[in-house]
Amino acid sequence: MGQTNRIPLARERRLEILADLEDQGAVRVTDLAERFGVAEETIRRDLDKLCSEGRLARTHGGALSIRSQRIDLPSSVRRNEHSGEKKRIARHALSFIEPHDVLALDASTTVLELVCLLPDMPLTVITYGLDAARLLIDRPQIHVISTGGELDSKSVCLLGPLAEATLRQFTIGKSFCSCKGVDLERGYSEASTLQASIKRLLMQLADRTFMLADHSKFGVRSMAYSGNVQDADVLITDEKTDKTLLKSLEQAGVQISVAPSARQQIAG
Amino acid sequence: MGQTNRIPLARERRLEILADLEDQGAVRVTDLAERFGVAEETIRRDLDKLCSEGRLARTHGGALSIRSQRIDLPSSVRRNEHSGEKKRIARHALSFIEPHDVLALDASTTVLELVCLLPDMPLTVITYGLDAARLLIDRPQIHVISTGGELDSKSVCLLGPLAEATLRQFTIGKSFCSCKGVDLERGYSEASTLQASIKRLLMQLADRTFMLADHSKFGVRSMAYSGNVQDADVLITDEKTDKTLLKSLEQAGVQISVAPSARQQIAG
DNA sequence: TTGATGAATCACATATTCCCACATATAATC
DNA sequence: GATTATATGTGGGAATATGTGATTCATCAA
Repeated sequence: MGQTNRIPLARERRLEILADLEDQGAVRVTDLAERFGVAEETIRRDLDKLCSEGRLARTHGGALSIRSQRIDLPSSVRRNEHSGEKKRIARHALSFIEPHDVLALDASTTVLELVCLLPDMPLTVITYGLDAARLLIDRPQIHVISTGGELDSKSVCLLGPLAEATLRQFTIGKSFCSCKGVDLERGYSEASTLQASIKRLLMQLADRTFMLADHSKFGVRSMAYSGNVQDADVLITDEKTDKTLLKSLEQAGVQISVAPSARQQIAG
Repeated sequence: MGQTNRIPLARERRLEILADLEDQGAVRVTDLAERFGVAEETIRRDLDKLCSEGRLARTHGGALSIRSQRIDLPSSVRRNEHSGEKKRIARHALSFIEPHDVLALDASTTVLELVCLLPDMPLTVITYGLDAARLLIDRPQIHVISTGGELDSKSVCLLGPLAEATLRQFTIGKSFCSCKGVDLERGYSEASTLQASIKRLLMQLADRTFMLADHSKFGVRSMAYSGNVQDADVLITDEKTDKTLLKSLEQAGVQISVAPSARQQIAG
């Protein structure tokens, strides 16, 4: 009846490899050859084919998931404007995170870049973004808590009173968030009142709030305001942001931290 | 099972092929040719025809089900491929859902199959499974609410007091869930106490509970019990489940609903 | 730097599977 | 019964997939 060990089709094997890659982040030629009972050369040909299709990144001895590019997250991260700056800002923000921190993260694409970079270390992460939670599954040392809430399909996150009530239940050490716009006088703004509301809460509840805003956010006023510029303790931005603007913000009491440019980052 | 002595017609054979594909995710030309006692070329023509109808994906040496191709589905759904029963049970369960229902869904793979099949219609869905929520994003008519909770990386869901507290806040019309095991005397069981606890709650809170359990679940006793067999109002299972067992369950007061077999379903 | 080790590459052999044209068989229609 | 239309079987060359072994390359540690 049930033929248990059916020899998989070539295509099936490749799909399995991709699935493995998604689960584990990396695969080795030797392991795969043994697992499927085929020659290593066959696996190499599989990997090369998948690589040429852009579905994985080839390495010596195996392959890596293109997770770093986040291709499996449809809308949110992939077509991400200014992703270079966001990534650099995220990397810079990493340096403010220490073991055993209790973090609250928003659902912005910038913070999602930060999540991708988070190493597996003892942390508690509270978030209302579905993708952030999903991404942290493979980091066993990170204790992840998701708020409840009503699913916002546009930004793939959980909003509303339920989400805010959940957040209030926690003592939050550091919160990392981004925004739609920063204006010296009017403060931070968001695309909807619900978004603004939860972001305001995030800033209120955390001991320290880190606002991640690339240069394109400055001078922008979006629909709903979530707080004054002073409501964030540290504002992390990139080198393209106008220096005089940053001076004014510093005078307003915001600590400014500028992520190094691509060149500096590589050099350092 | 009912093997007629008549040589199957082409149409009938193709339905069988599709049924196989549903069950196993992949078929190979050689196996099918042998099974039906026809030339391989005949099977190839079958597959080509079904492929041109978009009902399967042709590969070298055989064919893959359409679904196993879709990389955008969460791995939990794709990896679940080898269980056609779950899919059929899910399809059957669909018939119990009506517009404007308020549903609570668990995070099992069987229910995830149901989520994949859910049409875009006016519904409220409350769930503690991340993948269920993520999948429903592209159904604008469905109002999705996620519970909060601590991320359980094994089953990709949110558990704990936070999750249960969220559930209690809602009036739930129908709940759909699955289980690790069903035993006539001991009832439904789960792999962990946390899982059992939230499932118990799901059954308590809903006006009607639908338990989705394929034949492999019967007679199984997993670690933690979540309720008596009577705690579910309707038990949906497949044709392979022992009929006398089902009779006993009916006598215990559980309404039984059997999903049609693959051939019946595809033919219809 | 220099081996040592494992991996990648390449060329070649082999085995499957596919494709196509053609022949045959079966069913449906008039 | 004759005539289509549909299904199926057959055979050989083409395409694909896989395995093998020799050689080159990459990486890392001493």
